[in-house]
Amino acid sequence: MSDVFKALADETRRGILDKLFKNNGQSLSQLCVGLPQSRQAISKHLAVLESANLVSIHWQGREKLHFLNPVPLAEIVHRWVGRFEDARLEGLVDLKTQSEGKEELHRELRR
Amino acid sequence: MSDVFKALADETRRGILDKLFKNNGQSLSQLCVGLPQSRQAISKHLAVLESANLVSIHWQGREKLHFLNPVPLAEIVHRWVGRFEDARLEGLVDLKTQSEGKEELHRELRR
DNA sequence: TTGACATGCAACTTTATAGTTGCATATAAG
DNA sequence: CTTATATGCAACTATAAAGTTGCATGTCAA
Repeated sequence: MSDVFKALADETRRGILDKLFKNNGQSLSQLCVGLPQSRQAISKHLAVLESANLVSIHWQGREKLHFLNPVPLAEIVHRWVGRFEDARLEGLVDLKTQSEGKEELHRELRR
Repeated sequence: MSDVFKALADETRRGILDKLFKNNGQSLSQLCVGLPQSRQAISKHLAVLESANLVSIHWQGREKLHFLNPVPLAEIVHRWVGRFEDARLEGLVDLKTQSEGKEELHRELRR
């Protein structure tokens, strides 16, 4: 769980996931194309994604192929988004605070 | 977006959100109760949550009250989980890879 | 108005993360 | 068999993040 958020916290790793969304099952070298970092850096990022279980691998000869895994994301949704939904339904969450009018709303909440 | 993932990547910050789920609108000192870190550390974490727009604040006299904000989470879901759902529907995602039998499945995928 | 409480600001240390470079190993292809 | 390709491992540097300590400021309450 914690690993998933940490994995998604990095822009390069999100970019790698983007690449796999467009074209699943790419090798390490393929994923390196167009990225400014070294192969080793990308390899480390893939290891992070792997240990967060967001990506699974399969060796095909000398090539390491990478595949997306949707399960951890679904778990996050259940744990976090579900809770926010619950909070919203229970009126715990301060919905209007996004726009202006914070003062007014909170004054209201304190009554 | 990136800020939201980074904000959620830290266990202490997720703990703070937990506290607010249970009891919304707590002050800094209230949120510090039971946590091992110093007040200043918690204050920094709250600043991170704030700049990720996951928490909004309201000053009441000398107290700074903190409120949950569900919007950024919803955005993440639309951007990321929705994409995983799409990928799954398009058959791009390797669903069975969680359990054993990776070899077999991937061999199949390559056909 | 004085003392306690709630918070902020700034400098600093510690630890984690991202990235690099160099070398080693294994597989594929000529 | 030799060369090019694909990757791994290990050591190292640089930067960012987490956490601490000390002091300053503003607010409430006796």
